[in-house]
Amino acid sequence: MTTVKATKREKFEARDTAIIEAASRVFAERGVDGAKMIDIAKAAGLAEGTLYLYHRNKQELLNAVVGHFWSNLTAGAEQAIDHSQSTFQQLQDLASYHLNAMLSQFELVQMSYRVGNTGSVPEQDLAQIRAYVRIFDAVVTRGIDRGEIKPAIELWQWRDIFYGTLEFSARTLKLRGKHQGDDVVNNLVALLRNSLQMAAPQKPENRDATAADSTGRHAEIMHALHSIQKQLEPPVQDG
Amino acid sequence: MTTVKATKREKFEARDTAIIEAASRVFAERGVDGAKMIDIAKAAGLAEGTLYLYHRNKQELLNAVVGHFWSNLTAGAEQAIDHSQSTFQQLQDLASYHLNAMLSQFELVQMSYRVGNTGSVPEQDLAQIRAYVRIFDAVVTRGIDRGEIKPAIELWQWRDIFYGTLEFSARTLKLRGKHQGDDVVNNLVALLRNSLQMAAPQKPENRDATAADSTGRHAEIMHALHSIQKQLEPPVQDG
DNA sequence: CATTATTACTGAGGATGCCTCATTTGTAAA
DNA sequence: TTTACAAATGAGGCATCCTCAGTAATAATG
Repeated sequence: MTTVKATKREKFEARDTAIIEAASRVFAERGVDGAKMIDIAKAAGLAEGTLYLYHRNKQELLNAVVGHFWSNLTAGAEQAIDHSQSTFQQLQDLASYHLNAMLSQFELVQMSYRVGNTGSVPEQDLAQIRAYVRIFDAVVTRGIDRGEIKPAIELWQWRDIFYGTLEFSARTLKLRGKHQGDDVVNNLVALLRNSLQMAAPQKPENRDATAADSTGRHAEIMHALHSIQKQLEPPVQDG
Repeated sequence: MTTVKATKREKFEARDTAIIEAASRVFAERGVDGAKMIDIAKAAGLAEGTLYLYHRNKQELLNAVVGHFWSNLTAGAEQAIDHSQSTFQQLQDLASYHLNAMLSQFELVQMSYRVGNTGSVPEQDLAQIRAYVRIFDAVVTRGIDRGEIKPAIELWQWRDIFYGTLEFSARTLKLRGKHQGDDVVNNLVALLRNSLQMAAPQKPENRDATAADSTGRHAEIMHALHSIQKQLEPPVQDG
């Protein structure tokens, strides 16, 4: 009986995935408004009414499509970065991955701007996007712990610079018919390096030296402060 | 007769403006999908059918609303910056103006993502947005001419960093219920300054000095190059 | 295997909202 | 006043979302 129920649940989720993937295709092809529910149903090999057993209405189906997209993106991003690399190399890889994803799945990205249109609470719709940007947070936080990065300004501001720049750049590249943006990635990382890279001490063991130097002292204090602040981090934001 | 025609045209345009402003309010209040054409008509004091004498359909009405918004924004931005100030002060003022506008008219900004949905040619719909971002271009270009800014990487990349960061920051601030973002503006301008500010020569008259210094020489060459490139500038991009 | 209970699916039809167009109203010229 | 023309109206056509009574498929039970 339990196995039967498990199989049923599996079947249900498999169908749901099929629906979401069909919907993704139709939405991307015809646009959200141009996509008819009956088209999506046909694409998934179902009757129109069946869709409504899986998603209350068109908006919620769209939300599911977008959530699925960001969820996949998160999985890819986690694979794209190698923790053993330097922090800035990780940022470079993440930026490159993100920009390429934005470019190759531009239609899906645009749909993201239509989740939670109704002013209602789209909390769980944003959850996937939050999980995604948290990867950036993790890289930077690790970089601070390692002493490779100055904890200068607040994390969310770096996040907005990072993803804001990449998304606008993706739009520009798309508009100009380019499918590659290495320049953008390199420039962005150089920019971050200019303002974020820890100046002198790459390793923490020389903190017992004659650290009377004011800027070094300041960095140390900020670093220690950060370690404390980490424990009461505020919630994350969307992309 | 000509005066009569002029009056008619005026009346027509006044009505059109009234329609667009009514539509702006209703769209902002209920969302694009939630706004019914009959609501907009009532808000403008007209019958539903009359709307269609001014705008072919709902999508084009939305396009007009968004165009009107960016057009107003452009007028405000031009007043917000003072050409006699330093380039970075102008950028600071522009950033501050832009962020505040994004925050106070967030709903309108979100609607911008829905112009030209149908894959057709939204050329004249994007014209207003292009006119707006051109203000940034003008500030930076003037800064290069004045020798205050290094023409390091391409202009459009700075533009995407600038507006991308501000828009994502606006979203974060909105999400957290903050209505003010001086920190964001200051940090962004500091970031730009780090990478854009011309190092040594603030004034051009010492270019006849012993300018054998390699970085200074390079900046000079790039500067001259830019003056030439300006004449065959590529088209601009949206926001 | 036959019967019943439960769950999954279907598609015709209701409801809603965009848009058209025959008609009415307003305005300027003759 | 009459005529010509432009502007505005709103009932109704039409497309699409969504519901729900009915049907099929599957599992539980005798």
